[in-house]
Amino acid sequence: MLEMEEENPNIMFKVRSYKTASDVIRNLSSGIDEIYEDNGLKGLMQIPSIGKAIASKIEEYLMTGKIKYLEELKSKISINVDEFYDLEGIGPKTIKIIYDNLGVKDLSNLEKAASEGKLRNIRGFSEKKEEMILNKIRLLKKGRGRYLLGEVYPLVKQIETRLLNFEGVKNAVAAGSFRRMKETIGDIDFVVASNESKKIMDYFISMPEISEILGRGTSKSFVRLNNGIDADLLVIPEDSFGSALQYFTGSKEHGVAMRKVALGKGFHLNEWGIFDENQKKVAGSTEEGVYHMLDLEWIPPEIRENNGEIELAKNGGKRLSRLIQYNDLKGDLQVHSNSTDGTMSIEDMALAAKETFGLEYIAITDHTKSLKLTNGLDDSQLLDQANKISELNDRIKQGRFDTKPRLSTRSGLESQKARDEKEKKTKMSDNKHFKILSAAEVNIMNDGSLDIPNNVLDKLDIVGAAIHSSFSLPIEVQTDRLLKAMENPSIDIIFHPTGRRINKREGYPVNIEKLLENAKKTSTLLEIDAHYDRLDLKDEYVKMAVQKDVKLVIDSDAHHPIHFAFLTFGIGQARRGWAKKSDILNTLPLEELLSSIKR
DNA sequence: GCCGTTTTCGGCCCGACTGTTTTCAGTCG
Repeated sequence: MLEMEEENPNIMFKVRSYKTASDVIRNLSSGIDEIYEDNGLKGLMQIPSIGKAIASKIEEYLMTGKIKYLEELKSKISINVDEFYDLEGIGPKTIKIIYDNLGVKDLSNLEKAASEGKLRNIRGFSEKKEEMILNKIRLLKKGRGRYLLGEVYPLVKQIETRLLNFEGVKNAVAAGSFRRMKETIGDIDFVVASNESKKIMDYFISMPEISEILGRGTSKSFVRLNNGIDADLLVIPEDSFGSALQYFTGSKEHGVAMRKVALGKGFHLNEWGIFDENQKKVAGSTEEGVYHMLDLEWIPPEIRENNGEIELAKNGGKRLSRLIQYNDLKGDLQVHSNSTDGTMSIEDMALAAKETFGLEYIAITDHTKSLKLTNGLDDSQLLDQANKISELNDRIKQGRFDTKPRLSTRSGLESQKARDEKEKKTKMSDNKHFKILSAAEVNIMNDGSLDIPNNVLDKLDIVGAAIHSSFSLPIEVQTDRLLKAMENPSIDIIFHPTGRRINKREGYPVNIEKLLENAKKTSTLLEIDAHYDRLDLKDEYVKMAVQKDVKLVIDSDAHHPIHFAFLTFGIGQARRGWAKKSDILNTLPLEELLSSIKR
């Protein structure tokens, strides 16, 4: 609204201040209301980027639920600003001009005016622009939201590989939120190093996956893929590849902060490199070089959110390099078989885990009896399964593990570990070290009790518990349910602790602080479920857990052999939450893991 | 509206692409 209202050329800076302040508030580790309760207006003003004016507006909002300044702006503007916010390519100035000329206040009237051909008569507009606006409205209505990381992963890897193999390409990386392993992806950004820009651009926009060319220049092109996702391509000379990768990986906030750091050191940072006062290029060919030139440790993409990572990188303690690595997992503690809702036998799952993903152990965690939909196991079925697993383990020890069904995986879904393992496959010919753990995914009832008695659970190697029903209970009840399950000495892990499904459902309400406290107190592990539509715990909660030294595990929740590939997403999530190898217990060899769990 | 080892005024991250107002404003990432 400010951008629409003011002629003042400095208004952009005011707008920026509000945006920065809102980002800062969103990223606070404690609530803005708590800060105000504890330290009042002074406390608010101590938050960076919040000064006197914004602090008192926050105070006003906390006390009255309203901000007078905002209400005044709203009454003055009378344009339904929120409706236009997601309309791509049309900003506040354009909306204001249309309003001034035609009195258009909302989206439906804009659509009407455009289809009636009224926009083209406005000075600075044209038939072409009118068409563009109609197009954007149509797209907005279609609701192109964000895509799940796991949904786009194979396709992105496929395009990345294709670019890498194209003649004249020195390097190609899918950057953006994809490289940062965000749980959802808005669009895909490819960065290519090459001196033959035009040739690469021509190739890119002619790829079969592309449905529409949205824009094209000498170094950047924008397209829409067949499945509706937008993709950008940046082609850049080899000696600028590092700075371009840094720039295109984001986040935007991280990039802005980095350019400020550069200015503070008398440099100038853009996607072409770092430049000194004489416009001489001093870094840019590698990403490491860019960070090092600013006296920073290289920052892993997953934590580039301007959320404290730059400060940490400054102090030179090699702390960032201690994040869990993509080949650190030794086992998977949530795996399903066709005894319940899985699709393959225990043997098949074990083989895939071992041969394709290089794991040393898995836990078979089929559902239990109260989960009727999945045909959950009862007490005796669980014990039978444990016996069967024990026999399987004996066969493995004797080297009689059946290695016949070699499973092929989609290339994009293979983990780094899998690639490493394949290279030394010959060494893996003895199967004697793999172990299958008897386990269960026990159902937590409404009162926090379990549907399997402890004397049965204690015969299993490891037990996880999870909530699968009554999501609408109030937060206190839901939290107590989990706390009680954690206090049960037979429960080692809480699976997918908040029950969310990204873009599908919110999950049940949980007091996460209490949950973490109790996990610490009872030595119960919390899971990062790596299935790409769960990624539960989410990054923010992982960070809280790490701060409180609550131990975590990363599980695939595999229902099919190919699902072990999901572990990559879980590790990405853990890294986004600043988790170190030592925070994730299934990075331990089996014996150490078993001696670390609570039973 | 925020901020300060160039400090209480005068700056504020930066470049590419688009359309069209042929030199730049608007928008985006």
